[in-house]
Amino acid sequence: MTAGEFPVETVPLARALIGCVLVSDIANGRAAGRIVETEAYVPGDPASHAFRGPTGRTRTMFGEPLHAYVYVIYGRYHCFNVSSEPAGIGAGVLVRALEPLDGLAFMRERRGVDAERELCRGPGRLTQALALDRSVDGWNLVGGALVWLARGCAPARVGSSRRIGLSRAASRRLRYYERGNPFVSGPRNLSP
DNA sequence: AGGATGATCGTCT
DNA sequence: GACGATCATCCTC
Repeated sequence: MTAGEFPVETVPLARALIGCVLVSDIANGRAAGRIVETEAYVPGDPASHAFRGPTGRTRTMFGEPLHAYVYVIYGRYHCFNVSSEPAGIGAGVLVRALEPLDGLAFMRERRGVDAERELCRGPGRLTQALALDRSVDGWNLVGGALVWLARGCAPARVGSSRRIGLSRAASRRLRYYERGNPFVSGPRNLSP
């Protein structure tokens, strides 16, 4: 896919990414999954890492759109985001769940579990399954050599809800997911 | 099916 | 020093 096929604005991008395929060719083998759940972290958002301006960790949120922003959470997991908005504006889209498509053997090896549903359901799980870590931060995701976004099949219906795990700005409905897809994460009560 | 808990450390104040 | 855009595990219903 080309950069021009994606919206630059955060919320439209969060919706457009549903159904796209995320491919990782790094580490010891290719793994890929179809994005089924995202969250938007918009400009001026108190829940966004970019809220208080750029820091060493968050500088890629303020860079060009469609680049990877990867950070460590709780000292043990990674979360993968796609930067959004023009350079200078800090925003991004968190990828929360994938439907596994390719390289399931690699995913099982990296995750240490067998159940297909547990491979990429959750932001910390999918980064483990696709071997995405801090070294991926800043990479261009359109036309990238090792990690990139590809065309997928469009979602049937996209639902929205509050974002998960937040203490600030928790009431805003900036989470998007493919309705009825069993690989979507999160409590049922957030999927009306 | 759903709630509580502890692990664990990079990042920022 | 405090705090997480989480996960696995251990409970109770």
